[in-house]
Amino acid sequence: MSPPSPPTRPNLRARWDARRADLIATAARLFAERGYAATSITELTEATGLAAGGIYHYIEGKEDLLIAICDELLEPLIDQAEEIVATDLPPADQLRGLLRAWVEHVASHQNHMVVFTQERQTIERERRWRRVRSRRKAFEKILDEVLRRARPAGAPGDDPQLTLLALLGMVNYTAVWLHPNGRLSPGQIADGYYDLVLGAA
Amino acid sequence: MSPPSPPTRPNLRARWDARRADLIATAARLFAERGYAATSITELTEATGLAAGGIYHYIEGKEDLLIAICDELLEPLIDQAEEIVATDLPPADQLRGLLRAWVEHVASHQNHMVVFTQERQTIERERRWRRVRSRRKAFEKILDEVLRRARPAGAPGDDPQLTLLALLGMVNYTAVWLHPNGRLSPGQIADGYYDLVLGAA
DNA sequence: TCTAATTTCGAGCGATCGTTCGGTGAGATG
DNA sequence: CATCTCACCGAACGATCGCTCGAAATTAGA
Repeated sequence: MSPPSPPTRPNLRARWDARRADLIATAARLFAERGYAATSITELTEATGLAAGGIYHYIEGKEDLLIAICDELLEPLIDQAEEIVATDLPPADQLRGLLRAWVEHVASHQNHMVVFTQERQTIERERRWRRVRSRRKAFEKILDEVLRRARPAGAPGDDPQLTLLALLGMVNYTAVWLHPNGRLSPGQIADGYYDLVLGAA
Repeated sequence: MSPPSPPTRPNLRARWDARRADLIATAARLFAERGYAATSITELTEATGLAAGGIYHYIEGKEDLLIAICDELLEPLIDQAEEIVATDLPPADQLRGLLRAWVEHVASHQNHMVVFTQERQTIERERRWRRVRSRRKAFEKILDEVLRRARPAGAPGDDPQLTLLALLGMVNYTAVWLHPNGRLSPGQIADGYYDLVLGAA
């Protein structure tokens, strides 16, 4: 499942890494447009200029692409989230910062995000996806804790768990409708969500 | 794309309709679990007990199943929504009623809903999906209008368009995490969403 | 019971899938 | 120049895909 035979010489290794990253980015775009299962290797050859054999110079199988897309999405997001919660900002400011970083990450990894939500059944079902699942869970845990600390404790009728799920739904869905040069910037969208979940209308 | 040769005699027609509905329900379950493109006709034969040829007695092609799932999801939902907005209830009550009906519909058509959101790229791309797209749009229009009427006009920093998108995101996502006998009933979930979008914390 | 309509079967079709592998040429190393 | 690594090609493989079709089984109505 891991990349086959990266070259040993260091400057060739750098070029190899870059080309693999290009391949993954192209795959993310095609998977987002057509779906993972509905995108054939042949379509990938057309979009990359590589022949079939050339693609398998960088991956061991089609599924590698999906795993790499998830990793590229989740790892930097979790890193950012951990940085934010490690500050000594007041919880509400942490939540605002986390939301902004998150929505901006969705905007800068829009294809990745569409694929990640679209292929949830693939990720959810099988053994070899355990790591991806646990990384997603890690992010949701951070979000959950920040959210609980930031919200006024015990407001009547208020349900932190439901609010978390609502927040996950609205931010994930953002990748579906967001236009790169739309009316609202990612930061403004994040602030809009912040207002919704903190009930400050 | 429409069903081939429904029988002419009326009581046979009823049985034919029922079996077709069973087939569609099974397809919805499998598609929700594995994805549309990743589910084979062979898997459908195993789940239904019908042989390959038998399945094609009720549909013209695999895509018929997906179309039927979308129709079964959207048509009764739009009907309910139109009924609610035709009442002379105050806008806020219309919104609450619409949210409850919607979330309850998501709960009673969970597989349909998962498939509908999961296969968005399929629905979005090609010509023959125009009707489904326009029906989704019709529902979103109703929701948009109710939402605008129900919310206090011109609240500062408030964005009805973003609120609509946030609402679509959270309700669609509900189908992903909802457990049939979970802590919250569909009605409670709907009321939670209502509180979020009306900013009454 | 006879007949015709209906329902189902399942082998098999052509197409396409993901993947493999022997070969080629470029470029660096000695 | 000889040698080796690396990047890539593209024909071909077995598997599986959605789907067809002639025949058999079942059923309804006369």
